[in-house]
Amino acid sequence: MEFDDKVPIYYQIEQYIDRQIIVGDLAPGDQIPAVRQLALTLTVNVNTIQRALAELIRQGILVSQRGKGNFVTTDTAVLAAMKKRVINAELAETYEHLMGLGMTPAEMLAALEAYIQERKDRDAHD
Amino acid sequence: MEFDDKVPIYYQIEQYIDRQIIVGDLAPGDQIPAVRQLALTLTVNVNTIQRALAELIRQGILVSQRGKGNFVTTDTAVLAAMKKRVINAELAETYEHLMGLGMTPAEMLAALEAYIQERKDRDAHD
DNA sequence: ATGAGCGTAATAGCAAACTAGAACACTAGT
DNA sequence: ACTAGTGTTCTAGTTTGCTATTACGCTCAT
Repeated sequence: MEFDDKVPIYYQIEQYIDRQIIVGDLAPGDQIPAVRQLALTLTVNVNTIQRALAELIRQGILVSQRGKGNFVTTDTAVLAAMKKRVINAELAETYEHLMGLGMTPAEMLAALEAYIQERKDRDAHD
Repeated sequence: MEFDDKVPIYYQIEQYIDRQIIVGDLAPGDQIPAVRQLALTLTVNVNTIQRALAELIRQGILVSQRGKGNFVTTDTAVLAAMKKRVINAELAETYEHLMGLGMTPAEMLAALEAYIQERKDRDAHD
């Protein structure tokens, strides 16, 4: 996996797992890969994996069972709240940033629409 | 200034100055505050300021004149390119993240619109 | 009971980001 | 000349993130 070296790897792994749950690659109750396997897959140290998981466990998103594995919680309320939080944080960050660039909300929508269109064009003739 | 401790301060300062230029708080040719003054204002060490400025100077966005000060370049082409780059990076990041959350472009626009509306409501009854 | 597979913890070492503080170099006004 | 205000550089030390390595604890199938 490619990491942004401007932000801690353990934090990016947290987000990576959050996303896998949101998208449905990991369902409630699913066992996630073993820490040593994750370390191999993501090419980072076990300690770094552990640090990321510790935070997800603290949040109740994952449940750890010593000797068995780590599992996605079956508490769908927790998962729904997480999803909402993640999406909202993303939109809030974009909003704040673009506002800091002097854009009005209408301009933000227009800019995003233009970006999507431009991207569609680019992807088309590739 | 409040910094996000997940990303290097020097990098956030770079973005901060980029934005001041984009918004117009700093115009082409303007002298920016002295490094020691910036250090006080942003409650950060002079070396950290220097590190941020070094990158902006390298990019040609700022011009340094020893003994006199640091100035915003008068090369408007450089500034225009910077503005475009910053805005595009912001939109690209949002797009990638939301795509990673399984959203389609149409859903992204809808989500942003909903967020803006929600935010308008919230700000209204505050 | 033994072993394979899992989570957990602890140590030691390295590099990056940041801080504090001092010193140096140039410019311009007096 | 001197001084105040600027940028520039360097050294030393702290903290944080990450790595490598080892060891320990629990579970389950055999």
